[in-house]
Amino acid sequence: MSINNKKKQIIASCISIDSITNDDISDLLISPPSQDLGDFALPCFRFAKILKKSPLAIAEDLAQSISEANKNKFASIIAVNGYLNFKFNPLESAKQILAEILEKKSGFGSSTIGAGKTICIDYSSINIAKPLHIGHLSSTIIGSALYKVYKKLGYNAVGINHLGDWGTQFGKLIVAFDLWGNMAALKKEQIPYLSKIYVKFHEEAQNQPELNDQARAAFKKLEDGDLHAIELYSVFKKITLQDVAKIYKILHVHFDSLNGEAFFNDKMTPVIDELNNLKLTEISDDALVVRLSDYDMPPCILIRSDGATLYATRDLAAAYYRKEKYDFHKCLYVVAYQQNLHFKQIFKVLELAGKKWAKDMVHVPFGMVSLEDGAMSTRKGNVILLKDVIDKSIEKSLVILKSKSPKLKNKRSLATKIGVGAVVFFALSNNRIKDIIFSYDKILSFDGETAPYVQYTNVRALSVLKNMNVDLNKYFTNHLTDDELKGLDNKESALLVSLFEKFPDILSDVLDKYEPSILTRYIIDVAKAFNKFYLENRILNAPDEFKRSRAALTYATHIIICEGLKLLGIDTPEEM
RNA sequence: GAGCCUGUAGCACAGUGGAUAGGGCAACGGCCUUCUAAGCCGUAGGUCGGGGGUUCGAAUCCCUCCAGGCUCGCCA
Repeated sequence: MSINNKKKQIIASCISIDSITNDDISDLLISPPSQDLGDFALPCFRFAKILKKSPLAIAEDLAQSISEANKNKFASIIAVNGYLNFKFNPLESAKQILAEILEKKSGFGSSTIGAGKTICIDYSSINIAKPLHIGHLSSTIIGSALYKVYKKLGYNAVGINHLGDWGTQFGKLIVAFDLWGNMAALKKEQIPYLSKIYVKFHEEAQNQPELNDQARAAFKKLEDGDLHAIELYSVFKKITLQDVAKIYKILHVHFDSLNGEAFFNDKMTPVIDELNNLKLTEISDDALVVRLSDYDMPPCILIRSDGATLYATRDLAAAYYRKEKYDFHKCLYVVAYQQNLHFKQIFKVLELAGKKWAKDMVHVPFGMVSLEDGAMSTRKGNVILLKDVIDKSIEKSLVILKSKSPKLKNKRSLATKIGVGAVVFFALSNNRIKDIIFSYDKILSFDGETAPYVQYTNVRALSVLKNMNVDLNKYFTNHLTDDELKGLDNKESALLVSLFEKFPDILSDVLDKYEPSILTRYIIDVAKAFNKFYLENRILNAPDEFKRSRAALTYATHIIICEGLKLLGIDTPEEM
């Protein structure tokens, strides 16, 4: 149980009100608007009816009713305006949490709560032969952050990049490559080369409609196992994966499975047969559909009137396969909200097919990225490539680094950590459902609530620790004494300590809500609190007996910032 | 037309039943002979889209209207 929950239970055990359980009390506890008021508050308004007393009197009476032994567990218990405010001894809290963090280090916040449970997460899910653009960022980064937090809490996370690696576009690419392609150029230029011949195909097809027939024929050949077609297709796929791997690496994004549409191509028939046998399907306008009008949804189309399968068919097959292979506890789809209906439909079909695990399927939607002049469109050529954004961010970091810290070595490596961090942090800052209007000004902002701010805070902390000239592993082996802890007898330290205590709760909150931005914002709060502490309290030249406690607080800040950023896929430079 | 989502300061956002609605950017004014100023402090900026309701208490829940976005059987 987290420290916060333990503290709530301690409070609940001190309060007794007729017909109200300890758990109820614990659930009613809130955080006061200011830490000065206390750590937890019990609003007494709703007891007024049962107890037939005013909330003010109830709070006063409850405060009186607490036994001396129980009162000693707190620094103060004060009734104010109908609230009963509890404050724990801040130095005692500091002692415990610092001991835990310094012992566990990056393992602080880890748990085994997810042991034995597998979570499939479908994210990024790119199309072969197309470059990563800014619109791919959300799915990739949100999915990756959830993946890492699940692992931190002991789950067996399975990262799945459901590749868009099948379809008539490969017929077009094969025809285009046979007509105008050059293998050496393809291997050199990679995805941009594929984009180029793909665009050329569309241009030429305007005047030569027969190209489209050729493309269809080429795709048919691919499906039928034609060696030449398969060879080209394999090269296209390999080159795309090699190209995007560079970006995934720099973003610290990992996948355990790359099974995409091609993989599920031969796994749809049994699913369709099963749905047919269950009498869930019917023929409508020559298409095979599952009618969902009882659930106020349009039908889920499984087979088109021309005999081809669809996205939904493949997703159903993929769901069956994932349950069979991984026996998941949950299966997440980090996919834009445009597909809300699609997922509602396939989850409903699974439910109708009697799959109890249909309830474990979760669509994690996020907002769309558009440009200031409207939606992105590959055809119009107004796409922002992810690589370009990252490169620009790194370059900007390098310029700032050169001007602010000209003496540093390895500037390129440091700038990469800062620049990439800025982009990722930006993408994880807001609630995922919010739409984003892309702007270089905003994504390349390095002041205020940004990755560079947090990274800089960590660098400050690290610098202090370095200047201590001690072996940190040995320096903190003995527990802090009460006299040493007095170095933390100030508002700034108390705020940091209370934030540290929340870290485990923040991680479970991220998973409960599938919302990495909760962690992003938390890290900002920690950085802000440390900067205030750092400004108001000397560490290196503090009175001797205060040094070790303040250094411990600094070290703990460093540990939590590093671990928090790592879970978001962001590096922490040692200097900047 | 229907369904879902969003609407909080000039801008982009946090807060989703509790105390005086919070941070950031932009603006203005301060703080570097002391641990990294990518920092810190202060000032200014609000009909929480409008209206009605529920509640001791509503930005938060319900109803309704307005604005914007997404989706609505053979794309993914």
